[in-house]
This record gives sequence, structure tokens and C-alpha cells, in this order.
Amino acid sequence: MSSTIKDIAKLSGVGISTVSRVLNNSGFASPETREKVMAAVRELNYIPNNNARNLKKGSSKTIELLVKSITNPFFQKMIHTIEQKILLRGYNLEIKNVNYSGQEMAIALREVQDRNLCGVILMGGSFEYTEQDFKNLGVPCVLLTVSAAPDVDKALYSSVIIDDEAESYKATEYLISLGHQRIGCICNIYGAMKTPNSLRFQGYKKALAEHGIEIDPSLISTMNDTRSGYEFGFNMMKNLLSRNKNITAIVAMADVIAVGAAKAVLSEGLRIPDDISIIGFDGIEAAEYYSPALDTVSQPAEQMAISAIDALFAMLQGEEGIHTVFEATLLKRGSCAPPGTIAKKERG
Amino acid sequence: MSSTIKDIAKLSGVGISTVSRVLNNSGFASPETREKVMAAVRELNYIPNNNARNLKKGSSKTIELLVKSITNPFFQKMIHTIEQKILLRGYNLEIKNVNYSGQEMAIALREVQDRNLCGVILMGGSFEYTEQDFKNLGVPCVLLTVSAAPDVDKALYSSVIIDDEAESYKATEYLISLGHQRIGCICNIYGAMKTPNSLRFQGYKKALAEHGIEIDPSLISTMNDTRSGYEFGFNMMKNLLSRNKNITAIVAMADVIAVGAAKAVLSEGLRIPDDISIIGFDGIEAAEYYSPALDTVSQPAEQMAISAIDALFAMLQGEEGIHTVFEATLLKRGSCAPPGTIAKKERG
DNA sequence: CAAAATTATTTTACCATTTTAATGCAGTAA
DNA sequence: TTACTGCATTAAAATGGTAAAATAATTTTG
Repeated sequence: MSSTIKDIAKLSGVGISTVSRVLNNSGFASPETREKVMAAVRELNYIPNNNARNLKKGSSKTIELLVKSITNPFFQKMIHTIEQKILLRGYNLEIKNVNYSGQEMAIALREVQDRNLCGVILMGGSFEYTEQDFKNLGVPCVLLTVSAAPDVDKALYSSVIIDDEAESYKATEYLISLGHQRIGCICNIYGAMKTPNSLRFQGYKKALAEHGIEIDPSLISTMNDTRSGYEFGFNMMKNLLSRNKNITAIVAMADVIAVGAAKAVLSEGLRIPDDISIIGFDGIEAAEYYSPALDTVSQPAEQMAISAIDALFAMLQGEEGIHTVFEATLLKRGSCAPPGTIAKKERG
Repeated sequence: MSSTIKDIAKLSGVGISTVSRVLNNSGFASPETREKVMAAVRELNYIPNNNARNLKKGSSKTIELLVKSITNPFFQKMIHTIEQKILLRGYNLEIKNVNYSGQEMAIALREVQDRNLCGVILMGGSFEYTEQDFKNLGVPCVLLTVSAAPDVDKALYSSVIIDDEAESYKATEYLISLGHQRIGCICNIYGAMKTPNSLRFQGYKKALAEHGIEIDPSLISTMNDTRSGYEFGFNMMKNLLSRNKNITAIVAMADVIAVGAAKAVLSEGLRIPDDISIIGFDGIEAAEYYSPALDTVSQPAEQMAISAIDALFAMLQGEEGIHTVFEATLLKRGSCAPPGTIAKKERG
């Protein structure tokens, strides 16, 4: 079938270990031998077997990216950058999707042992990672867009996040500053887990409270929904609109939710931002190209990805965990405006 | 570090191969021994090393999904299904992104040799796969959304596609049937390769020709653009609109392009479908939730994915390649209508 | 009850590679 | 000549597992 190092050794008339040394550029090898070996490698189109190599070396030059819900377009933006940067450093990237939160560490651990991964990046998920998780893992781990539980030793892992609560606070405050009082919120919270979404929800409530606006449960849609963000946003917004006639603004905890919500608003014959203001989270293209373009709290996806890779390789060099908090940008594209009066009259 | 089969053997007081047999459920093992071994496995939290296992077995129970441009939301829909079905059969899925077309087979081959993959799914890409490619590969290969060159022995690979040319023909014909004559087209064609996009482009031209409509190059935007579909669609549409004042409809060869194009149309103060009709391809959610919802030639993503997996496992059982052509569905959501007259007057 | 058959377990070889220790061979110093 | 050095290479051990052959223990059978 495919050729092995023995075939190369035989063809080039040298010993097996000489081939290995030439291929790995380790130790001595005369130029002539080197050339003989390389010629054989070319002729037989030899590719070293990674299983054997990793087995012997105990490490694999492979980094795994575990993504919680790979379908989120925001994560897509990061994946591309991560991939490029990792390949650039001569490592391999493997992408693995995780469907249910809370399993990430178990899967990561299994994969690491399974095939001698040398690093793990966890994108999305929850905050429920324990100190023991990282110790068990035994290889550098970077959390991207989430952090570990607060009591975990920060040296054990790296993280790249935005301050979800604060950013959400700012977004909500922005709506308040425009004059909104009846500000709704759509948030996908699964289980009892702490996630970026739940932090954003905290920020929303905090902003309202600190500006003396009563938190009205009828304006809030938090639900555990495994379906896509678009559909979730649409359904939740339809629901909010039917329950609540005088809502004037919405904070959607993800852009996909915002797009779905926008569709619901428009499908009711309401206008954005004239009747309802909408602001989303993340900064995906679908929101940018939506009509109207939707305001959003944009995360610097590319920079965050680069930062995650840098942290990973720093840890690979033996450094301790690095924790970076990026600032998000409130992109005002016109889907938020002071609450109108026309709509309310018409709908009242 | 992490425990090996020897540790289990020692702890449970049996031979190494007994542990192996228990773990693989192969051959004889008394209930007591089995229990002893399992207890040790639990105690040490033992996970077999896949590198070693694959090395010995020469196969890995791992299937690789090579995706050309993983960022396309349409592919996302399929990935999820593929993953589920593969895991269900006790195999592992690995996802790998390919950025430039034409490399797929080289990468696939390398990966197969590298780590004893037992199957490959190629999603997207071009049609430039040769008979030798599949022979070199040596493991089952399924092409999803593309096919191989026509002269390749169909037994050597499986494919799951729609008839891109015919579907595009139908979409274009639909616009013609609505009364459109000035029908534009936006199509991302990279290099000289045959891709689904280029087939769709053929269908578009064929439909026009067969209905006696002259093909006007100024209505056609085909470009090699590595940037995202949204941006590409937006730029190309802006361009078309500036070059061509009396265009009344657009066939976009992907929904992401359609969304970008729609944004361009709306940003010029034109209306959809009153001034410009738009139809896309694929069936992604962003088009469904767009406002207005965009008509599209929807591919049955889930069924296609299932079909691809079925074909792969059939081949793994020794069967020959299976070739399935699915029918797409023309989803009429309201972004296409007979050409209006108001807009033309205003713009003329 | 011994031989045969069956069941349970271990020993051994092997997978493709890297790495360590060993070997051969020039050249140089004693 | 002998002993040592340094380079080039190779043989052999090791990596963690599986599988075939070998062996041991048990049960069935004549």
C-alpha cells in the first residue's frame, strides 16, 4: 500500500534510522546520504505515518479546536484565523463540534489521551470548568469567549474574552440613553450553566436597575432552545410582541437572535428602528448585510483568535496562562433610534 | 502520565492481551476477569491510545470531512447531520477546512496515509478529481455537492449532488416566466475550474438562450473573489447596478451572494421585488430570515448529508460507488415578481 | 478417569516510527 | 602500533496497543 520508512531505507540503501534522522533533521547525515534518502522519498511519495510517529514521540503537533455549536456564524469568523495561525506555526488543527454544553472537558480529555494532542482550544460553551479539569488535561488549554469558574487557578489555563456583562450593560444603557424604557431581552440560556449569554443577561438587568427602570418579566424571553439562533430569535420575538404591546426596544444576546427578532418585527408590519429598536451581539455579517443593518456589540473576532493562539503557544513554551479581555465595539448602524410615537398609537 | 494497558493489566492481575480482549469485546473472557479489568479501567480512568491502536490495526474508525470554505452557512447545515450520523455508527468525524480549490485530493491523500483514515467526504470544491486520485486514496470517498470529472469510473467514488445546471435553468426560467428579460447573474468562479457555480452559470446562459434572450455580458458578474459571499454579492450587485440601469432580476449562484446583492439593491433605494427580483441558491437561513425573505433554489441539505453517509458506509462494506442526484426545491418567498415599471421610469 | 474439546489466559510477534546505544572508520597523538 | 577522537551509520530497544499462536485451566465425552 503506502510506503514506509523501510521502503525508503531499502531503496536508498541506508539504514532505517538514517532515514528517520534525515527526515527529522536530527543528528549527523552526510550530504550524499541526505540526497539519496530525499530522492527515495520523492520517488515513493513517502509520507511518514503519524500514528507511529506520535506513538513514539508521545506528542503530535496537533491542536484541537472544540467548538460548542459550530453553526454559529460568529465562531466561523474565528475558525478561519485560528486555522491560518496554527498552520503557520507548523502545527495541525483539528476541529471538533460539541453539541451539548458541559461535555467539553470530558471530550477534550479523551481526545488528548487518545491521540496525544498537544493543545486544546475551547470555543463557546459554559464557565463550568474546574481546576481539576485543567490538571487532568495535561496540555495547554485556551478558553475562547468563555472563562473558567472564578476559583480556578489562572495559571492553569488561558482565556480570551470580552466582558460580556459590561458590554451588555453598555448596549442596554445605549438604548436607555436613546429614551427607551420598555426594553425587552432575548437570551438563550441552557440549563443552569453560566454562559456568555447569561452574563449578558446580568448586564442587561443591571443596566435597567441602575437606571431606575423596573425589570418586567413580560419583556424577557430566556429559554433553552436547541434550535438555531435565527428561529429562536424569531419565535421569541413573536412571542414578546404578542404578550407586550408597548415594547420599544430589544437587546438580543446574539446577532443570529437579533436577525430572527428583526424578521419577526418586520413581519408584524412594524418598522426598525421607528417602532422597535434592535441591538445584537457578536458582529456577524448576516446582521451587517441585513436590511436594515442591525446595531451590534461587535467582538474583535480576528484579534481574539490571534490572541488565543499566542496564548496557546506561550503555554506550549512553558509559560503560565494568559488572560486577555478585549473591548467590544458598539456598532451603530441605524437599527436603534429614540422610541417613536406613531407606532404606539397605531398599535395601542 | 496517562495510564496504559500495562497499568490496567498489572492492577487487575491479568495479562495485557486479556485487557485488550475485554476492551474490544473480542474472544473469550470470564465474567470475573471482565469485571476486574473494567474496575481497573474505571479506577485509573484509562483511555486506550488511539495512535497505538490505529498503528496496529492499520485503520482508525475515523472519517475525515474536507470542506472547501467551511464558512459557507449552507455547508454548516450538512456538517451537523454528517457528524451525528457518523457518531451514531461508532465512527469518529474530523473536520478539516480547505481554503483553495484543487488541493482537496492532495490533502485527503496525505491525511489518509498520515493517520490511517478509513474514509473521506469532500464537501464543495471543484470537479477536477481524476481516476488516479481515487485509486491513490485507497479508502472510500464521497463527493458532496460536487462530482468528479466525467471520464472517471463511477465505481471508484460516490457522489451526492443536485443537477446544478438544470436547477439553475429552472430558476432562470422562473424569472423569464414572470416576464423578465434583463436578467443579471452573479457567480463566483475561481480559476478555470468546473464548480457547482460554473454549472449554474451554464444553466443560466442556457435558459436565456433557449428562450431567445440575448446574453448580455454587462448583466453578468463572474469573478474570482476569495472574500466572503456576502461582501462579494454586495460589491458585484453595486457594480451591476451602476453599469446597467435597466436590469430587473438577478440570479445569485449562492444565497450568501443573494443576501449581499439584496443589500446592495435596497441600499440604492430600490425595492425587492418591485424593482429588482432576486433568486438565490442553496437554502440558508440567512436568506429565509432576510427581509424580504429571498427566493431560493433550496438543496435538501439533510437528506443529501444522510445519503452521503449511507454511500460512504456502503463503500466501506465493499460496495461500489453510489451516485445520487437530488432534486432541489424552488422556494418562492416573494423576492421575485413580474418586472415593475415604476422603478424603470424613476431611474431611466 | 484419561482424552478430547472447550474455554480462559498468556506469550509472542508485529505495526511504523524515534531514540539510544553500539559499531565502523578515518584521522591524529602518543 | 596502539589508543583515542569525532563523524557517519546501523542495530536494537521502546512506544502502546492488537492478534495469532501457544499454553493453561476447565469441562465434556468416550
